[in-house]
Amino acid sequence: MPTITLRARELPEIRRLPLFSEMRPASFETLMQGAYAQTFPSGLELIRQGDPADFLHIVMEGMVELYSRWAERECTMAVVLPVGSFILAACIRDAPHLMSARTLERSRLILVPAVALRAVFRSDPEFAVSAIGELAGCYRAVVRHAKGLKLRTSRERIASYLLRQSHIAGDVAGFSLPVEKRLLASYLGMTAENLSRALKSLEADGVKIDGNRVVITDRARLVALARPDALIDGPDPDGATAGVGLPPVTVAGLRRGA
Amino acid sequence: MPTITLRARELPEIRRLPLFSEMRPASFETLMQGAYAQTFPSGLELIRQGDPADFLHIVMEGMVELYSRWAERECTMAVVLPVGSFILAACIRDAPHLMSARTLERSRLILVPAVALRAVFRSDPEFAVSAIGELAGCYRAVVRHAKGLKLRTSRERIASYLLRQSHIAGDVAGFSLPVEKRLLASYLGMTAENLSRALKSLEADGVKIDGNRVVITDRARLVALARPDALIDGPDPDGATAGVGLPPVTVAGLRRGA
DNA sequence: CGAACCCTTGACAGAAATCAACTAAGGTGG
DNA sequence: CCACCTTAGTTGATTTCTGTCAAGGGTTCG
Repeated sequence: MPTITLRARELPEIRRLPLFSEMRPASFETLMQGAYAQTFPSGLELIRQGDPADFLHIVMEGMVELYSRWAERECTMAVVLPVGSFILAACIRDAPHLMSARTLERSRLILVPAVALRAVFRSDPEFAVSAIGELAGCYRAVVRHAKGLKLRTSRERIASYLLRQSHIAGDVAGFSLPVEKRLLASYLGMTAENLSRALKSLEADGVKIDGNRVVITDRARLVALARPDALIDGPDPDGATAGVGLPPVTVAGLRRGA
Repeated sequence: MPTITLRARELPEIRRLPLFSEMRPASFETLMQGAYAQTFPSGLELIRQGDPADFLHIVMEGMVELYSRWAERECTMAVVLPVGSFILAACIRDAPHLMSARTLERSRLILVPAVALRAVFRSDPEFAVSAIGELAGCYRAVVRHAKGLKLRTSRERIASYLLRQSHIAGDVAGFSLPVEKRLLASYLGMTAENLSRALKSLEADGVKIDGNRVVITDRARLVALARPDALIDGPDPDGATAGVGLPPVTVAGLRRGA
């Protein structure tokens, strides 16, 4: 059963998002009064590319994939995890969505009307500033992604991704892939077969994969291959659509959307 | 000799940029008082990736390439033509540049201090709104670029690019490439050799290339190959860094940065 | 006039997509 | 509970694409 009303305990969580944390209480009220929440089953198409942008989406639980389609081909652009927002840019521009969105699992979303959004950032300068910051972060995230695609080979992209996931998990050697491999392959710009083979070949470069489990056996070797770079891989999580399967991180006691 | 003062006739031109056209006169004054202009020779590195963002750059004359470097590899991310601005996102975030910038020819730029920028969009909501819109446009432009890289083959990207250039030039059959081929190759995500061969092979698909000159001999055939898509190729020029070599266009009497 | 540099072409090696088959796991319905 | 079906993942064989290296022609610029 879809829940239409926001839960009381969800409001503070939303409020803590960088996008909303600095705005005036009254503005926040306005936004949230027009908003509603809903739980969607897995695999549901939330947004179809080309459609007009009516609502800013906030992921409270679950996982949402942003993807694009062209000429019977499809690719994953990003994955949004709790608590993160998406399609801010289309809402602001009042333009058609460039990407589609679908739930990867049962997900609870909050939908904020785009008209309210546009009204509020005219009346609340602090919110406007936050929106700019958020958007700038999203922009930088996509630039990083494009840089990775153009400057790195497949194996280098995989190695970088694994190192980054390891870092996010707390610089541990072992962790689990947060998404299906086929999705990861698409995000990294290659076919599933290619990823499968590349992962196996990477065992010679310091990482062992067993199903979903990843163990970095020789970090120095993997780093030598990936050559991680702050201007491509982070470190700052630049906005909500920064990557695939970045789980919520606790930085200095502050819970950040991935 | 570099000119430090802004020319009187340049101010209205800047003012007409979408980023500045809606702001309060006083705010515009403030920004422009802190700004200065300078003419740079060709091939000069204006910005090095990783450096802090101190100035918003506006191209008044000439041509500026945004590019990235990693592991002795380099790629073109965009080309900015008059009148367009760049690195707004880094200025706003007060973050290190993700891209470098260099002049492709003798260019006249106007530099607006980032601190002034950040101050003004706190005090002038209309400017904040414009900045959000501009940034949203830049974001969408990079998303389009990434989509092209991930969804299209090299030949499809080239064909799309040629069709888009033709459209910008007024849907003419013949036009000239606005940039060097090696740069175009890098922008489109391939080597110069690859582009050279692909261009030749495209003669079977309705386009003839002779040096810098391009003639579309069979548009229907080229369209069939490129399958242009509004959600990748435009039509709206989403921000200043929308592509490579998009010349200033006159749309409904309004001069737009490419 | 020489020195870069751009562009092209050829030959080759490496990388990646494609097609196909097979396994394993998960979910559905009888 | 089991048979069945779907789907993710892997692997192999093959083809296509792409990058790399090398060389040569043409142009520009100092």
